Amino acid sequence: MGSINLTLFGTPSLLVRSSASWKGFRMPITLSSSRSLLSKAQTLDSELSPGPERSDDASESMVRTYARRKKAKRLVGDVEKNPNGEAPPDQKVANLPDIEEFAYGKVEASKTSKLVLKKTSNTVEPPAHWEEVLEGIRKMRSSEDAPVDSMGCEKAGSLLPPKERRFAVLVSSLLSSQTKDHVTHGAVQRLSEKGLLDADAIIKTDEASLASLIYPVGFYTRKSQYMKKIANICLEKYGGDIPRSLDGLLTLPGMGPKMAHLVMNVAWDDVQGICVDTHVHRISNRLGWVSKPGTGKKTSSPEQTRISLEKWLPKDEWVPINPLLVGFGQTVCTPVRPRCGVCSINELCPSAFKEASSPGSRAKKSSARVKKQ
DNA sequence: GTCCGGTGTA
DNA sequence: TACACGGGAC
Repeated sequence: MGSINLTLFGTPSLLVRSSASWKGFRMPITLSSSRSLLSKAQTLDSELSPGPERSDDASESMVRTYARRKKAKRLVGDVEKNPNGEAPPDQKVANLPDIEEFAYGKVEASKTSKLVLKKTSNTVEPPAHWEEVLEGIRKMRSSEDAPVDSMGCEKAGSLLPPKERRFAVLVSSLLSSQTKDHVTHGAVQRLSEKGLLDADAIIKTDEASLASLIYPVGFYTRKSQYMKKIANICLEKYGGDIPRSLDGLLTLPGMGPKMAHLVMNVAWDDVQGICVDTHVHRISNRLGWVSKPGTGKKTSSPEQTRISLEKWLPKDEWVPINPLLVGFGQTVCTPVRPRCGVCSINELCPSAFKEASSPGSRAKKSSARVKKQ
């Protein structure tokens, strides 16, 4: 059986039973060093994979296109014709609506088959003290042990050949949404043992079997359907590999912006944008790092947050920001009852003690009341 | 906005 | 009981 070294998502403690290779892998991942590791990956990426849409200066101004699934299937001929899922040439997308306008509902849904991100970064002044805040979070994270500490993003099938590894990453990303890390890990393990991290094998398996294998990941019925559709598309259009571009990934059912960026980062080592999940979205807003243009109000979707964040956050932080804030969100800056009392940057946080804090420290609660008044 | 969904946690 | 789970489709 495939004793494939599948390391994804799991908390370290849950994965301890997996072999020394896991330990060896995990060690460099914990917090303080995750940053340098990720930076290395990015540097390596720049050197090794000079794709047509690299994030260097030359391509900075390059127009990026987004194909929205569903309409994309019907309208995005360019993506479908191109085996690598490359974006169409600039001139073809020059007149398309800006993705930012789309994110704020300024573009009719009927016109969003493709979207253009005209400007990516450094168009806005960074918020005050952001570096100090980030450093503070790093320090807190190095003493906590968050579930995310295993990876930051999933890393599946690290011992597999590249193409198989990419497919494994894609599948585990799909399964991971709205699902606890260790649950995802178990499901991927079962798939792996059956050789079902492969497009060819998946299309030969019925949905019910897939569903029972991935159970109890969130929305397992839908995901089993998505898996079959994705496997079909990957076989037909990408030779069993996964799409190479954001566009192509977004064409796949079950692949939204969050997972598409994650897969681009992890499977292709290609940072196209910030991977914004619920934690990054929530914390960025609490910190006052993002806002709707003009209004200064909180962003109302992860996509808005991504756009807002990409306008000022330096690119070398685009990858590490995710594992950093996710772990912080799992341990300190939790969705409900955030532990502002133990947060070392609460004096820099405009939202500190503004929500009911965790019943761990009375002092904080009283602080909360004081601040509210 | 609502739905998908079993599971852990407060 | 309620709510979150490193979302996405409709």
